[in-house]
This record gives sequence, structure tokens and C-alpha cells, in this order.
Amino acid sequence: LVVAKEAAVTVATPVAVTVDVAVLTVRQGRLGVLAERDGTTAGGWRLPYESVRERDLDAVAASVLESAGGVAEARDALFVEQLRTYGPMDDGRISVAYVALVAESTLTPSSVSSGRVFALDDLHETGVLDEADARVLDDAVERVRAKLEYTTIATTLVVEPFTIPELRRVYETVWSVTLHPANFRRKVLATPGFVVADDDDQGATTVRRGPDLFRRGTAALLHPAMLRPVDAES
Amino acid sequence: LVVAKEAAVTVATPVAVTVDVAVLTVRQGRLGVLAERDGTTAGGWRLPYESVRERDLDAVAASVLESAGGVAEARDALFVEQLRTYGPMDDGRISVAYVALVAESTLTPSSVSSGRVFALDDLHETGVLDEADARVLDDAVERVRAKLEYTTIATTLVVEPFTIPELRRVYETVWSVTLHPANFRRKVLATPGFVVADDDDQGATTVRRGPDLFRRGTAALLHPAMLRPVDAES
DNA sequence: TTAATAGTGTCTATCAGACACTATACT
DNA sequence: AGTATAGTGTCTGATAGACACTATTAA
Repeated sequence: LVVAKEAAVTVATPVAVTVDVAVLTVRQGRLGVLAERDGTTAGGWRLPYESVRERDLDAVAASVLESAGGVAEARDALFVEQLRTYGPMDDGRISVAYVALVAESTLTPSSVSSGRVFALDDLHETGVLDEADARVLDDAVERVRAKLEYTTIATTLVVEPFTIPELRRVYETVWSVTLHPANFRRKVLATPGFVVADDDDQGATTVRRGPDLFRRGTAALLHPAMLRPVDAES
Repeated sequence: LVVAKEAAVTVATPVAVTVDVAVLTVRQGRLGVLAERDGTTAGGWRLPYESVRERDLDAVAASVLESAGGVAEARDALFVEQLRTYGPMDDGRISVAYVALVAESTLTPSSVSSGRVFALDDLHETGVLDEADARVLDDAVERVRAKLEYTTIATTLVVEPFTIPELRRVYETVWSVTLHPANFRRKVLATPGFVVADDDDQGATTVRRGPDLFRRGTAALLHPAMLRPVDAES
């Protein structure tokens, strides 16, 4: 008993707390989620996770992202944010959930963990995730939908240089709406620091053609906000 | 060693995870925070907390609120929300933080835990809270400031029936700004479900005098939002 | 050439913010 | 009376959303 109590303080903590990450991306006009094989359930999938030991929660989340999605923290733009903490679960575990946004081309699901990107709607219907992970996923999507309104995180889902319509398709996909192209462009360009023109546009040698190219601006928050249409779905 | 490992799963979890609650209120035109004596530090104070055992995190938060602040969950309006999770701390503990909003008159700091309500600014300067708690408090205030914009949580900080100016003072206190009385009233009344007229206004016997009285409406979200002035302080 | 999309211009309803004014309460 | 606050009316500038039109690209 004494041994057990000692263990409670020094050994036990890591086992009981996990960081679970919902890695979201946009591909082919649909929202995608990174999942990996669940060893405990035959045929099941789960959100990538890692146990918390002595490292800070944010560091653990970054580690999960790198080992499961092949995304290094330094690499390109990346949005990672703590979502909320759930539990205790049925197994007594506390689950600290994170959301991450990654451009599809940056995301390389790790083969060692049998990672795979699911389309969100497919995944919801077939019930390949357990209830807890599905809950996390719902919250993650809702958080991202809300944050598109007043932050620049949408730009982490496109590859530089990008066009305004590409950025618009991110909003349309995440919000499940269609937006007015003219008004969208106007709003984006009217918001300081959201995007900047890509002048790096190979010189006079090649004739530029196609839509205007942009890069991410320096702003993190949007003033004014990009409010979603009132009739937007859930 | 076997005993220790067993303990890690069944016994250990509760010890390592705490729920810490930042209970905020408005009194005398200032933001107040509930703190209690910190037994481990002479002269120190800390946010009320409780260890997580088998109960759900939200239930633990409600328990903290009740035992430290004398606020029963059922009683009156109340805003409680998970803030975020910090850690591991220096002592290896994971801290799941919550914010709560309570009207001053509803808050009765528990004498058993030597509870006391501090004015936020006093508390910040004197450094009576440790760094971790101060961080939680900052995040809590910022969360509440943001949520005043698009939710009805401000009404949990006034006592029914209340006047529009009373509600306005909540906004002014939390945001540290002065608002235009006429425009504020117009916006509140133009937002469906924010407040409803208090017709319950003792009959014809007593002559009603003073400003109009209202009660909380049924809406949780504000459409349109009550945006804070652009020049609002951090 | 036709269809689809990118981009510009402009109009209108709505809202935030400011100001002027009246009414009521407290001293 | 005089001051402070509650409440109404109204104006102006900014913004969201809609529509019309031109330019460019791909079949």
C-alpha cells in the first residue's frame, strides 16, 4: 500500500493523461481528419495521441503532430491549439484534446502508425471512431469554424502562393456554405494583414496569367471579422 | 514494482490532476476574484481547487464552486466553463482550469476555507497569487471579456430584476471602458432574447419609479453581437 | 465560341457611434 | 432649483450583401 501511494505521485501521472489531437485539413473540397489504427479495437480508428509524461502539454501535442502527421512545428504555417479536456473517461484517463490545421500537401500520415486521412462526413456516418473521439472531433470542427471568423487560421490550409478563390474555398468547405466571390475578395483585401500580394511573381520573362497570387499576411486577428452567413449550417 | 504499476491505473490519477476555478464577480464597479488561504505558503492565497478523482471534470468544478463560494449549481443564473489545461506544473500536477461568473450577492465565500473576494487589480500588483494562478486568472478574464461580446453571460453578474444601466456597468467594468448609454440600451433591446421586460412590477398599488426593470432572456448567444470598442484596453 | 471563373464597380439595407433633447429622481 | 441619470429621436459613416458588367482562361 505504501508502495502504491508512492507510485501515485511519481510514476502514475503520465499513464493517466493523454494528449489527443484532431488534425484537420482540406482536400478535394472536403474537410479531412487524420486518424490512425486503433490497436485495441479490431477495424477501429482513433485520433493520434500520446501519453503525457514530464513534457509540457503543448510540447506533447507538437510531438503527436510530428510523429503521426509528419508535420514539424517549424515547417510552414501551422495552427495548433488546445481544445478542452475531457474525462475521466471509462478507463479513468484524462484526455487533453488539441486541434491542428495543416495544408494537405504538408500532411504525410505516418506509415508506422498506419495513419490515414478520412473525409469528415464519411467518418461520421460509419462510426469508425469511438464516441469520445467523435466528440472531440465535433468540438474541434466547431472551434475551427468559429475561429475562421476572427483569425487568419484559414491561411494555414492553403499553400503559398495562393489565390483569393483558393482561400475562399477553405471558408466554403469548413463552413459548408457558398460565399459571394466578389464580396469575399473585397473583404479579404480590405482586412489589413490578412494576405499580401505575391510580387515574387516570376519577372517579366514569363507572362503572368491566371488569378492574382497572395501570401499570408502578418496579422493573426481579423479586423473587421469575416462573419459567416446567418444561414450557415450547424 | 508490480504494485506500483497497478496503482498507476487505479489509484494514481486523482492525485495528479486538479480542477482550479477562477470565480469572477463584479462589486463596487470592479472585477473581483474569489481566493482562499494557501496552506502551503505563509500569507499566500490561491484559486479554489479540488483534486479529480472519479468524478467528471465539470462535476468537480461545480463542487469547487459550491464548497468555496457557496454557490449551488441550481441556484440562480450561473456561468461555468472550462478554460484550458495547464501543466505539468513544477510539482508534476496537471491543472484543469475553469472560469465561473457569479453575481456578488450570490457569492458567499466559505469561512471554512478562509475564502475572500479580492479586487482584481489589487491582487495583480501585490502578487499574492503564485505565477500559475495568475496566469489562469489572466486567461479567465480574457475569456470573459471576449464572451461578453457574443453571449449573454453578462446577465449572470446582475441580480434580477435589473436595469439596463446596471447591465451596462457590468460591461464597462469587465471591459474597463465607458459605453454610450443611449446606444447600449438600443443594442440590448434590439437583440432578441437578451433581456425581457419585467412586467412583474408590483401592480398598481405602488407607483413604479426609477429606471425600467428587466429579466434575463432565453438567448445564450447574441445576434447581433455587442462588440467592444476598438480602443478597449487589453 | 462558349462556359466558367476572376475581378471591378455600384447600389441598398443595416448597424455602430455621435449628438440633441426630454423626463425623472435625488439633493 | 439644479444636477445626474434614464430614455427617445435622429443623423452620419461604415459595412454586408446583392447585382451588373468586364476580363481572362480552358474546353
